[in-house]
Amino acid sequence: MEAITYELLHIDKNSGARRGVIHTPHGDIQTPVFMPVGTQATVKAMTPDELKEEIKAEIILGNTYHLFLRPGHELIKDAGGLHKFMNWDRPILTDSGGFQVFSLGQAGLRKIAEDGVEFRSYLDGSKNYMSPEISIEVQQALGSDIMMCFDECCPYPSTYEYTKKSMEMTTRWAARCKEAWTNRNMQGLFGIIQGGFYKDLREKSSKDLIAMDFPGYAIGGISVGEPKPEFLDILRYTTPLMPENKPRYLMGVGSPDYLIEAALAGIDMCDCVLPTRIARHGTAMTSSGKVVARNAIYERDFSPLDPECDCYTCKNYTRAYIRHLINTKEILGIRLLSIHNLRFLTKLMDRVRIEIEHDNLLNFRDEFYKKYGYTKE
RNA sequence: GUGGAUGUAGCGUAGUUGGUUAACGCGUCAGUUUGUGGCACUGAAGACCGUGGGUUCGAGUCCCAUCUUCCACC
Repeated sequence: MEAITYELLHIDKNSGARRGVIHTPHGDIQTPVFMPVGTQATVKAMTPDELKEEIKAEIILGNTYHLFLRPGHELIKDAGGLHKFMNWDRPILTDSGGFQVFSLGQAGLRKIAEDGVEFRSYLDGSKNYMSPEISIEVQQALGSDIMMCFDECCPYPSTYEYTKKSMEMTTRWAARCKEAWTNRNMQGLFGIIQGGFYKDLREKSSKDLIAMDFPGYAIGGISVGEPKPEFLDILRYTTPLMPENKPRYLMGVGSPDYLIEAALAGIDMCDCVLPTRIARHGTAMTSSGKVVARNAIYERDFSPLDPECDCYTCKNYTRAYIRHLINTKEILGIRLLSIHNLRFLTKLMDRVRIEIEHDNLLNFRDEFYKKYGYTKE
């Protein structure tokens, strides 16, 4: 019995959007879904109760790289697993550390070889090693519901040659991850399609990974700084290559327009640090567009952040107060904006699911863009 | 009263032996942020250098006077 299964409920007749459910050992996830990121065994500034009751998050992320370095996967295993350690009883997806290989590479802190990656710890500069086998060992110790294959995420732009070699190695690493995966009935493992911005490489990556028969598939290596048209091009090309009977996960996407476009293309899951990061930097996403809460125009604005929002922040506080908290660097300001931004996205996805059921997601996208202030594509 | 220090952006400071557009931190204003290495980052506005006079080709910098504030001693 597989730990992770996908149930397709409905396909939007006017787009490729899918309405479905992912079944996991820690409960069901209604899709398409937005997954808040909790890198270090916490969604920054949020309690699990807030994630459940206010934000209504159905699944969150944890990160192999960070938890491996601190506090260590053995410790978390001894604590009874990541769910118990952090007091979260709903599904968890763990990233493999692949993205950290990418971001550490930007800083020149790692060395990639066929066997694995040598990298320097951001904590103390010490040498560490990560490989497909170690990544899976760590993720199994953490006990996430969904594990990700250890991959290499190419920077944008990268040459065809580099991207091809990298993608082929990611495929070989995927086979090794699958080999190292010993508890199929307890945890799922997703393959990550790479290939950068080259369609033939995307096609090859998809084909080879699908042949390995993972319980789900992700698109990696986009949303890494490229212009939106290129993002959409690869998203729309790659998603239809993915199996219909398994979850499709687009990694690292979290702005409202990208989430809607992902759903339209047939994506089921997205994650992103954006809502929590911009919250900490004083910015909110609202139904009428981005609000930089620290801006002077809100100094005496005693209206809610987003009048259409049902979150704790919008029901109880004004823009003027939130601006004050952010400008005085009070912790509560970060908390209130984090609650709002996360709720804004989970509510957006509630709406996306309803629009899919009514075959109306394309129209909704157009309305949303107009109201949010996005120009199309 | 005497002696000594002090005065440079809203605040706190740096400014070599006198030499281009007076620097920095905080604050203010704005922009960025997309599988969180870390720190958020980037930019902008804002100063007749206490005041008046003098020396000099040239003064925040040297000289004189004056005012402010502070310290010490009578």
